[in-house]
Amino acid sequence: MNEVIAASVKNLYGIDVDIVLTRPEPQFGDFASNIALQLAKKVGKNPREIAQEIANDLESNEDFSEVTVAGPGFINVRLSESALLALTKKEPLPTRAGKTIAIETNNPNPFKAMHIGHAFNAVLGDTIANLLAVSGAKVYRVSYHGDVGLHVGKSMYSLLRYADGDFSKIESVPENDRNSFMSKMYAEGSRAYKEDEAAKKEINDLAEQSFEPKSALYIQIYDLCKKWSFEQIDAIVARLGNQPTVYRFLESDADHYGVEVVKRNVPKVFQESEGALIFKGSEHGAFDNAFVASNGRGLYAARDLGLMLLKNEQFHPDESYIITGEEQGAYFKGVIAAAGQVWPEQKDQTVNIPTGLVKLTTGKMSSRDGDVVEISWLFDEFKKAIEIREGEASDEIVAGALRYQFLKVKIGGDVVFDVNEAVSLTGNTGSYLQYAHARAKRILDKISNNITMPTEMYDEDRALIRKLSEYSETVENSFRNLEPHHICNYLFELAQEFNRYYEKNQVVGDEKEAHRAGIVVLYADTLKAGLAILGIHAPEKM
RNA sequence: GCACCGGUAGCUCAGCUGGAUAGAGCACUGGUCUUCGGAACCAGGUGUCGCAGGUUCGAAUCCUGCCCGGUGUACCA
Repeated sequence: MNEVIAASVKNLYGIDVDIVLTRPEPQFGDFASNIALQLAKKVGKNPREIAQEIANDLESNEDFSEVTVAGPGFINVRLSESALLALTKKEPLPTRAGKTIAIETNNPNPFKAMHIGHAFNAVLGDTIANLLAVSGAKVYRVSYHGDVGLHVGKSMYSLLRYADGDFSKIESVPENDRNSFMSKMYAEGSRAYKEDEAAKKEINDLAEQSFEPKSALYIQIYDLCKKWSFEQIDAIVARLGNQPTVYRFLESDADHYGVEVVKRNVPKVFQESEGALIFKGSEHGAFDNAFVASNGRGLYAARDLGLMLLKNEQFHPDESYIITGEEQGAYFKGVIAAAGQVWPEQKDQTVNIPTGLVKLTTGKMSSRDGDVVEISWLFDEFKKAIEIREGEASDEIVAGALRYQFLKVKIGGDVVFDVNEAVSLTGNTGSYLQYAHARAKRILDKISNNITMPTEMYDEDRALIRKLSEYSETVENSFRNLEPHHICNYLFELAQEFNRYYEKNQVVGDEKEAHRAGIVVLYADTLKAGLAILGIHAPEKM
């Protein structure tokens, strides 16, 4: 359609233009263009006059049932029935076809509890991976975990004290308590590090041992707790509705590759400063950062370089995405700039997507003090709310509500998480959409085979059909900038539109039953497809 | 100090590749319905779009300055 209008402009005025169409209020039409307003100066005519000339030229096109000029010079186009119906079946254009992309869809550290912030990150990562896949890319979901360093030292400090030389004390922690147990161990170690000089010294040594353990007991506890952590992480991430990852990267593996890369690029990229090897990020819009410590130990930044190397060996991606909290934004800017210097041929291959924070309306969240909102608690809250309504609170339903809450705000912004609101199940929530889908399916259950997919439409169908026709462009818009929230907004509007339709137009038993059932099928399929991109299950009943 | 992100209705947020009276949800008030599943639908808004300039036929949207909040600012991750 854009081309049709562009051709018309070319034909009338001999000017090449890019036509951007907008969706006006339904009263004006299905699409609108302001091209006449933009051309007014160039052509030297009144914009309304130009609009009228273009409108006259477009009138003959059979895809348009009506072309009008309104306001200061908008061209409003109403589509013909067949053109509008055709749009409802249009697939999004796969703009990333042929690309290979690696993306981290979760990266909680072992030895710490997984909390709501990790869930947020994992859900965003998984959904962005979905968007990338829908846009045609070959997507590899990976995870990356910090299994070495200071936080390990802090946990090991408390764990070794808890064990008191007896490994079986650790081993006997019941499965259900492990997440909070680890959380507590970390918090205790963290507090000791802050308050007690002797403990601090010991923790530094224990952190060092995460690279090279000195005792058999250390290895036993470290290995077991790491294993527990990954079991927990995998279980929770699956429960959240994430698709499984294909590879787990570890900092302990990335470390020596990274250190090697850094050392090899001194002094070209990295410089020695006070014994450490640093990258002058300040010359690249970031900050100067140490990659290798003065004791020769690799730091987080070196490991991220090593990770890039490992990802390349493993997947040869054209692009590589890392989703993190915004507090790491400047840090990644530096690492990515350094990588661009080290591997100029892969410059800008890695992209960091910074997210906001999850804030709770009630109480604070701090992983340092062990005062965290654990994900299982959140699941329980949702479960209770659903059961009050006598609904079946399966993990899929709960995860749907939770994911939607995270995804409906624009990425990068903070999510203010009001448990009561999230759990309310009314209004713009995942539950509303899931319920809307279940309702539609129940209508179809009552109709045996009397369904014809719509080839025509009546006045009462138009609003819903028009909304359905916006699906494809909404998805394209969403994956262009990797912003899932557009799909949330759209699906909510779609479901509202359907609920209105449903209130006014009886399907089962009506003389238009077959036709209307076809529209219900179209709607249910669209809703399901949109929810699938968000990683939300569309239930048959609930 | 410098850098990045944010400031839109009582609350939580869309809208920001400039366009037609600035939109949703929540909350609040009233209504619909002998439920194709009421987790529904309908009606009800006097908003300094943080402030001040600028660009433009036109600015919530672009530019500049300022104010407020958050985050970051090398040997933690």
